[in-house]
Amino acid sequence: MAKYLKALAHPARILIMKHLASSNICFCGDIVDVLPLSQSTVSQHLKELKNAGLIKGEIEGVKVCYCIDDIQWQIAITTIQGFLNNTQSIKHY
Amino acid sequence: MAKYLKALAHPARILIMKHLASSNICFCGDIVDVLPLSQSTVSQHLKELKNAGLIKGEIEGVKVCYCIDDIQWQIAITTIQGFLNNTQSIKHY
DNA sequence: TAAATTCATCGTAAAATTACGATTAAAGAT
DNA sequence: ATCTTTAATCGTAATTTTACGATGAATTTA
Repeated sequence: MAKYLKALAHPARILIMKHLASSNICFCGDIVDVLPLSQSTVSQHLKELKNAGLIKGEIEGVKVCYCIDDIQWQIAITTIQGFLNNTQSIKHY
Repeated sequence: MAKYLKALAHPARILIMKHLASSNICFCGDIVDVLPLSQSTVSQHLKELKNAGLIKGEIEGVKVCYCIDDIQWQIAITTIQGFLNNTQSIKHY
């Protein structure tokens, strides 16, 4: 729970997740181009998302293709939504 | 967005939100009793949640009664859920 | 084989986070 | 008026986070 939220609690990492969700092409370099951060910093953020289990990277020649780990991400979404639903005053049945 | 997630990205603060959501009595001291942290540390976490706008505290005599800021919390929930829905591969219509 | 490309890792610095005890301020009780 | 209770704030230490440039490893290209 906190692990997932922590992984998402940074603007750069939110943008990475959005970018991976919206684009099929997901090479590391593409993400670097999108973010106003250095290559090494982006690589660090990708590593944190990977450590949280939210994304996975696959080596493809000289490049690395990143994508959302759909199964894990679905678990994270369910976990977070469960928390949100349990704490909101307006109950949706 | 990141502001909300950051505020929630700590086990203690998640517990505080859960506790505030489930109990009507919400004095600061009660929260201190529930968490395995010192009074000053809990006070700091409460401050962060308040800075993020998620909770509000009202002085009641010598005690302070905390509760979730329902309007702000609903906005946060909607924002987070919007993000989650937009990034999940399984779309729910 | 040599050069270039891509990206992870290393080393490091600055800033933020987390935690605690001590102190302080405000209100209530004696 | 003094003491007690409650909770915020202060000061501080340890850790973590964030960011960068430099370096290194792996693969592709020339």
